[in-house]
Amino acid sequence: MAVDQRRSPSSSERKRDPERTRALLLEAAAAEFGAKGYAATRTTDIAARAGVNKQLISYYFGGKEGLYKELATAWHTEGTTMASTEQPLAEVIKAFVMTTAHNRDQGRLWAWANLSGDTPTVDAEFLRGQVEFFRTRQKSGEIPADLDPSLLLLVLMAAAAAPLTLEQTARQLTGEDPATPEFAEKYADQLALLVRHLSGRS
Amino acid sequence: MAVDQRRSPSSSERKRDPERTRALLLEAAAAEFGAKGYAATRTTDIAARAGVNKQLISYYFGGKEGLYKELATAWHTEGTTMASTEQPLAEVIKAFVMTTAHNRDQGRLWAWANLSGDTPTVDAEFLRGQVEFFRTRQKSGEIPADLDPSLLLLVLMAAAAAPLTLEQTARQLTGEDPATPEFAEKYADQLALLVRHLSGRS
DNA sequence: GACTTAATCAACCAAGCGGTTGAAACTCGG
DNA sequence: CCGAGTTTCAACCGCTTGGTTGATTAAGTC
Repeated sequence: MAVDQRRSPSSSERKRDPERTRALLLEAAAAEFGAKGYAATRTTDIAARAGVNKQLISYYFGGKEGLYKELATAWHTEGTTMASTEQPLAEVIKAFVMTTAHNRDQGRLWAWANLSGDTPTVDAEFLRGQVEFFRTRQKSGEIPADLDPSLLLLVLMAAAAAPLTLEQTARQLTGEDPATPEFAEKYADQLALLVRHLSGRS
Repeated sequence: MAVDQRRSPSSSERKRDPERTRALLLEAAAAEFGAKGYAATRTTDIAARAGVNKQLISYYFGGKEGLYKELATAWHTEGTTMASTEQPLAEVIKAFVMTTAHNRDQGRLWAWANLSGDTPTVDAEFLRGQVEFFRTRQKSGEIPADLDPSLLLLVLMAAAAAPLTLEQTARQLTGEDPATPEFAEKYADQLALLVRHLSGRS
């Protein structure tokens, strides 16, 4: 998996560059799939956005579906950073919201996948870990004892992703654009505040 | 809107029946669109599920898109029942969750529409009313003063719809099937509990 | 019971789709 | 600087799609 460090001629300005092409396609595909969902996305659009010939999708990923799967399973690695057990829960949630706010494409992809129910969407191991994490918090009194940790986690994930999954409704509701960093910041703060309210008064 | 009560021969077993055909198509379309989303849905599948010729989609709704729009805008009327200002907030939320749990097709349709961002998804008037409703609750102390009513509403809507929008993740998280009535019941209770925790101790 | 109108259907069609093909263009070891 | 192998591309292809067409059948009218 190490970066194929061959003696590339000034690495940046070559005509042929598999690594770069792959990366361009993946990036473009994330944007397109994220925006329209799998079914509505046209391979032509992906190629155009990547500035690359459409055939290369087949060449590198074995077709549209292969490209999609590569992206759908890539989500796992990202999120794992969330499990930092040190900070207070409110901060963790806030960080989580900000993460989804940055990788919007990935996040939307995850939302599409969840709806269409084709892929596992998230690594099961990761989720198990997070639930365990919540259970610990609960024991230490940071989370009310009468809430089911896994359901609470579900609620918080849904809430964190709301500016993505319910973008339309969010816009109607607030009158602002849920895609801006300012909105993300404000929203993250509010969610943190809400979580703090859960753990008895702040 | 009254049921066109013409002297129909035993109303149920006739060969030609526009009203019934329309209704069959709408129902089938809601199921198909809800399950796969607009782009992935085939008009053939809708017709087949309705037990009707595919051409009738064009005949009655002017095509696939017309059928979709008819459904996408129909969501408004349903939800309006939520605004009953009498019961405690926790109960209102619970009722809302149960509503989405029943009309799963409609709910999923709403989720798809939100993601793809093509339709307004919900009547703006309705949303405004709900926010106002929350603001009132806040004044009466039922909701912490430092939470923005519209954002809190967004959070709760996202949470309520989580078993639909994050069905996949919900399944991984709990090990149960989020589509069952039992799950809905349990989940609704948990959300109500959570809301109660927000309004100071229960 | 003939006639008009509305409802339904099977067959057909053009457009758009993802994928394949075969050759050109680049890279690089020798 | 040459030849083998990799990477890229334009053109093409078969299939699926949503929609249309024109005929057929049921319902309502007088």
